[in-house]
Order: sequence, then structure tokens, then C-alpha cells
Amino acid sequence: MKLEQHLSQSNFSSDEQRLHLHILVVARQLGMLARRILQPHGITPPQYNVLRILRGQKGHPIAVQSLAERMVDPSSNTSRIIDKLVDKGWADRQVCPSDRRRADVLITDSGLTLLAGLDEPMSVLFQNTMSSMDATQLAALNDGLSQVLDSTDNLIEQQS
Amino acid sequence: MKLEQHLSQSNFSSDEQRLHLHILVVARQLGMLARRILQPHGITPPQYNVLRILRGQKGHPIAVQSLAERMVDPSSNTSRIIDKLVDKGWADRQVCPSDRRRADVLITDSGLTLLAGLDEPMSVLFQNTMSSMDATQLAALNDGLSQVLDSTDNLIEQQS
DNA sequence: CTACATTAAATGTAGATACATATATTTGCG
DNA sequence: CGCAAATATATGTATCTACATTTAATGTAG
Repeated sequence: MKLEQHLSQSNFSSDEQRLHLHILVVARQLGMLARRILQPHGITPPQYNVLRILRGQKGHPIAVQSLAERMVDPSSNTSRIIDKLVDKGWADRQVCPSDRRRADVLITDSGLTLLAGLDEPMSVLFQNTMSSMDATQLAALNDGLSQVLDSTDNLIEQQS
Repeated sequence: MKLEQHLSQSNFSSDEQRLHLHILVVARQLGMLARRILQPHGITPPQYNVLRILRGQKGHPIAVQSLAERMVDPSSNTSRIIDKLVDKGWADRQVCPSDRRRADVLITDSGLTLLAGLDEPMSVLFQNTMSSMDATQLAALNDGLSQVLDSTDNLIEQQS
């Protein structure tokens, strides 16, 4: 009944609406906690997201568009997020030789060092926020959200 | 495994991290779908959120601060969101006579009419996005997210 | 090979957000 | 009462986001 306290509202029109609001409110809280960890290091959540994707490339450059597709928030302005990463020396961008429209992006050593220092606090955050759940419950939630994601994908696809 | 497709990533460091990302990605999709419903009516999700709270007051005025506490995103600039609602004629704001620091906010008939037209499409959205789940599964998800909300509240409280 | 369409990225711009500060009012203590 | 502290809201400001447009490079039909 935490949600009810949060919104000072005692009943919702359906369990579906309640779940909808639950997801939005929890996402906001998780985002806030992540921001607090990242902020002292001068990095925002979308920038962190991009850096993690770059690290996952293990040295292979990636185009801006592919980056955008893999981001949690794909509508963010990926070009300008990369600008910031390059400005701060965490990423490197250069024109792709085989297709000069594209920009190859790579993480720098400095970026890798930054991420290395963030891995532990972020992983502690995941553990702390999910600590009340056992493996079965975690799996149930992941399954349920996967189904919701499937529904939203279908709805979004329909419209476009 | 929808999440994996979305992020083009095949494995995560833990189920906790996977759940964290699941929540963020689903919240983003739900927000996007809501925005698409609201946009043609010239209203944004935070504005809609405030209007619904105002309607819930059933004619009783509410202070800006109390509004902020009940919003999904309490850090939004509630004053300026109310500005927009007042500009569009959906809400009415006047200085509280008993404490002139405060501003009493009320929904207008025009605001009620707007909401009345949005109730159905929004409720259809809730149903559509959650349609794959039965009552048991809905309850399990709501319970789980309530636990996560509790954990995040504790973490946020600790820090401040 | 030229012209037009397509693609990739960057940029312009209005509006929204986060965070700090300012303004106005009330409270409470000497 | 008189004045500092607290409270409620509004405003300032830099940054960020969403959405449209622009620039540049490539693909492709004639």
C-alpha cells in the first residue's frame, strides 16, 4: 500500500491502472537514486547508458544510430549526448571511413576508468532496491514486465 | 526476452539489474503511449496528472504543495504546470484567504469536460497494456513493485 | 554521368525539468 | 510589539528533451 501513501490516494479504478502507476512511480524513484550516484561523477543517466553500451562493444566502434537503438530512452538526442561524452574525454568520435555519413564512436580509457568506479555502487543499488525479493519473485516480475513490454510494442507498432 | 531485443543485449549481470532495466524501459513505453493519447488534446502527462488530482478533490481547493506531494513526479515545477492549466482554462487559481502565502487551485468545468473525454481512452490504454495478465499475475506484480517502492523510499530517506 | 531519393548525423527551436534563489506571508520568541 | 526563522509559492537559469529541419554522403534509376 506504499503506492497509496505516495500518491495520497486510497483506491484506483482498476488493478491495471494501479500497476500502470506503480511502474511509473517506481521508475521515477529508481531514476532518482541512480542520478544521485552518478551526479558526483559529472555524468547523467543517459550518458551513463551510452557509456555502458560503448564498453559492451569491447573496442568495436558503433554508429550513432545503433547506439540510439540500444538506449533505454531511444528518443534522446544521441548526437548531443555523445558531444558531452567527447567533451569530457570519455568517448571518441570519428568519421567512418567506409561511409562518411556515419560517425564511429568508441569509449576511451578514461571512460572505462569512470565506468569501473561506477560498477560497484550501481550494482549495490540494484541489489538494495530489489533485496526484498527472492529469485522466484524476481523471475515473476521480470516475466510480467516482459509481457507488458510485448503489449506496448504491439500498440506502438500499430500506431506507426 | 523482449527486453533483450529492445536493448540489443543478450545477458545482464543479475536478475536485479534486469528488473531495474525492465521497469525503466516499460515506464518509458507507457509514458510514450499516454503522451500520444494526450497530445492531440493539448495536454501533457504531468498536466493530466494534476488535473486528475484536482478532480479527485471534488470541488475542494488544494494548495500547490499538496498537489506536488500527490504527483507521480513530485519534482516537477508544480507552479508552472498550474500556470499552463490556468492559461488553458482547465484550472482556476486564487490566493487562499486564510493564508495568503498559499494558492488554492480548483478544476474548472472546462477541465472536467476535458478529463471526461480522456477517461475512456486512458482506461483502454491500461487494459490494453496489461491485457496479457490475469488477476493473480496483476496482484503479484503490484505486490512486487510495492516492495520495491518500499526499498527505494528507505534508501531515499536514508540519504536525505 | 546526372538527378532525385534515401540515409546518417547534426543542428534549430520551443518547451520542460532540475536545482537554486527570490518574494511574500505567517509564526513564534524575546 | 518587533524581528528572526520558517513556510508557501514563484521566478531565474542552465540543461535536457521532443520534434522538425538542415547538411552531407551514398544509392539508384534513367
